[in-house]
Amino acid sequence: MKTGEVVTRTGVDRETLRFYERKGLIAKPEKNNSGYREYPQTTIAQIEFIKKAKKGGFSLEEISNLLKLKTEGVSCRQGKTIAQEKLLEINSKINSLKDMKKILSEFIKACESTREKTCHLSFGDTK
Amino acid sequence: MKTGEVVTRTGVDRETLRFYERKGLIAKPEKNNSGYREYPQTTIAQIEFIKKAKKGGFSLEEISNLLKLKTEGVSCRQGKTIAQEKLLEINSKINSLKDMKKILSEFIKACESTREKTCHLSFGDTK
DNA sequence: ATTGACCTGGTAGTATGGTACAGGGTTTAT
DNA sequence: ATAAACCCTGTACCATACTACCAGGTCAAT
Repeated sequence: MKTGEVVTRTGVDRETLRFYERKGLIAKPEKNNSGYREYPQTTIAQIEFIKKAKKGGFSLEEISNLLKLKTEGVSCRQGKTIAQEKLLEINSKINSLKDMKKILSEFIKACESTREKTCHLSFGDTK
Repeated sequence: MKTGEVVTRTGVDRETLRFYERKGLIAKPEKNNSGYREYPQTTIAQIEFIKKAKKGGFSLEEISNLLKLKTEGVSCRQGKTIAQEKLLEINSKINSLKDMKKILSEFIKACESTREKTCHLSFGDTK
């Protein structure tokens, strides 16, 4: 797979791909005779993982540490610890997002039931 | 409430608070006779909202737009649209995080069941 | 009355995560 | 054989989100 195909299949910009490579998020791919990158199939899944993690608010450094569990392999004990810590963080992020959902849903409900022209967001700050 | 109290109650740095004020994320508070900021109680809830949204990966600009639903009030129709769009994004983020959970949980399981010393993260890239 | 903790505005610097060339080589279709 | 489309390296630039001073004013306790 050449760069162009990775770009169209993932939606990630060519320059960003190079940037991720420099940062070590994706392994340096083989180069063909003319110096063109030849990505393995696995790269796509890896980039999709990066996209998911970024969407959830993880930094590239955090993502890089997780990806090392894949590409480098780690002692089971150490890897488990890293993964378990990250699971806790993920759960905490999900909870934050659920709180936001609640606040926005209540705002929408208020919008629908009022006879006023304007609505106001509130988040329990009346307590 | 003076700056110091807001800092200890929210864990947000004094300089960051000033930064948020400049950016319009929190309203400019009243100043007392000596020029000290006097924050209203509502500020705490507002900052907690900012923290939640940041944790979920929203940018300060996105957060600012949501906070305007509170402080400025918006026409119901417009406000509802903004909130509904954000709800979709939140759900999408939650899904991404759930995908990550699955990948990490499987990694941990693999770690526990193998007899090898090292484990490898995988995310369906074998298909 | 002075020390230390707290507050002010202004401005400069930093880290992160890209994004945009310049200046060139390669491949493919006409 | 030449244009269009693709790829390369290197470097410079950019926005976002802080973070760190500086030079000073205020307040509370000893």
